[in-house]
Amino acid sequence: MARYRAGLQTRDRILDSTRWLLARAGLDGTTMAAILDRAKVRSGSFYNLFDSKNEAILTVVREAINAVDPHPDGVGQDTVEELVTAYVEFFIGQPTLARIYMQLAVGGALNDEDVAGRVIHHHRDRLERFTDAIRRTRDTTPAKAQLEAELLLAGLNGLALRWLLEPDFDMKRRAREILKRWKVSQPQ
Amino acid sequence: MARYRAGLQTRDRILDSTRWLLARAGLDGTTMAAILDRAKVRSGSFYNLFDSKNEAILTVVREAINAVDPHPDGVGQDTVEELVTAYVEFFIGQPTLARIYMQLAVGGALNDEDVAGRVIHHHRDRLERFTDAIRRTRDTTPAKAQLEAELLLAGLNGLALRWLLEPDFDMKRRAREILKRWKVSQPQ
DNA sequence: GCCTATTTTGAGTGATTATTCCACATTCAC
DNA sequence: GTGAATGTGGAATAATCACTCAAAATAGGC
Repeated sequence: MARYRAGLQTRDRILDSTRWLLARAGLDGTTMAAILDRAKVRSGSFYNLFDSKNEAILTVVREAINAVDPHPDGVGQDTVEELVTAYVEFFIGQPTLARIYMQLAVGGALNDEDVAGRVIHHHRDRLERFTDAIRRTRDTTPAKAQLEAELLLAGLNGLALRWLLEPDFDMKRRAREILKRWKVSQPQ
Repeated sequence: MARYRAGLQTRDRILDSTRWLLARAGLDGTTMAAILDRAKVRSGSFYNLFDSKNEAILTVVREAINAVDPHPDGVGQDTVEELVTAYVEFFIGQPTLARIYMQLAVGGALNDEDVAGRVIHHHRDRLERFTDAIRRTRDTTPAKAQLEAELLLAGLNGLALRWLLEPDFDMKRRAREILKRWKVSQPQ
C-alpha cells in the first residue's frame, strides 16, 4: 500500500485541481473530466489513488472545514476579538478554501449527509466558542451570552456571504466595525 | 396560441413541482426526471409549455426574487423597522421561496450569468433602500448610513443563512434583537 | 357530432456523467 | 539487474442528463 513518490505527486496534483475547481466552478463544475484535465492525469491513475470522485472532494472539504478554526487545541482560551480576527483572516488568507466552505454551507451540503453534518457540527462548535469568550469578558447569563454570540456570528456570516458574491468587498473593514459596535454595547 | 384549461393546469403543476424541488433538492436535484415525475407529466407535455428546463427554473427564481421586496412601488417611504420586518416576514411566510433565493445567492448563481446578475442587482437595491431609510431617521453622512445599512443587512443575511441550515431556528426573535441593538446605537 | 387547435404520450436522440479494466511503463528494495 | 509493487494510458461501460418528434388523445367553438 505504500506509495511511490510519483503517486504522491499525482495525488497532490489531483487535490490541487479539485480544490481550484470547487472554488471556481462550484460542486457542479467539479466534474471528473475537469479534474483530470486540469491535473494532467488520466482516469486510470485517478482511481488508483482515490476510490471515487467524492473521496477527492471530501478530502478537500475536510481541509476547508478544519481551516476555519484558529487554535483547535486551545479551546476556552481565545478572546472575542481573537475569534473575530481569526474568522476574517481565514477568508482573507485562504479565499479558495473559504469559498468552498461557504458554498457547501448553503448549497451543496443539502445533498450529502456527511458534508451537511460536518458543516452544522462545525457551526455549533464555533458558536460555543464565541459564547465562552463572551462569558469570559462580560458578567452575563449563559442564555444572553449565547444570543450575543449568535448575533455576532450572524453578522460575520452575512459579511462572508456578501464577499462570496462580490470578491472585492472589504470584509475586514466591516468586521472591525461590527466588533467596535459590539464592544460599546452593554447587556441590559 | 391560446391555451386550453388543461394546458394552464399542467403549467401550474410543473411550476409547483419545480418550486418544491428547488427548495428541497437545490439546483442539482432539480432534474427533468424529478420535475416530470413530481408533476405527473411526460417530457412531451413539458416542452409543449416551456422552451427549456431553464425557463421553468428561471420563472420560479424570478418569482422568488421579486417576493423578497415588500412594497416595490413605495421606494423611499419605508422605515428601517418596516424593512427589517418585511425581510423576516418573507422568510417566515414563504420559506420555500426564501430557501430558493438563498441557495441561488450562494451556490447556483455562480454558473448562470443571468441569475447571478439578478441576485446581485437585487441586493444592491435592497442596500440602497436600507441606506435611504437610515438617512431618513438619522442625521448622518451618506457613507456612514451605507455602512450602517451594510452591517444591518449582513446581520439579517447571517440569520437567514443559519435558518437555511437549521429550519427550526427562530429568525424572527434574533432579528428583533438586531433591530433593538441598532436603535440604541449612536453614530459617533 | 364535426373539425381544428391544443395537449399528451413515450420511445428515442446524442451528449455527458462517473467508473472500470487491462495492457504497459515506471519505481525501487534487494 | 531482477522482480514485485506501484503508477499510467485510454478505450469501453452503463447510467443519467436535457431534449425531440410523430402519432394518438382530448378539448371546445360551432
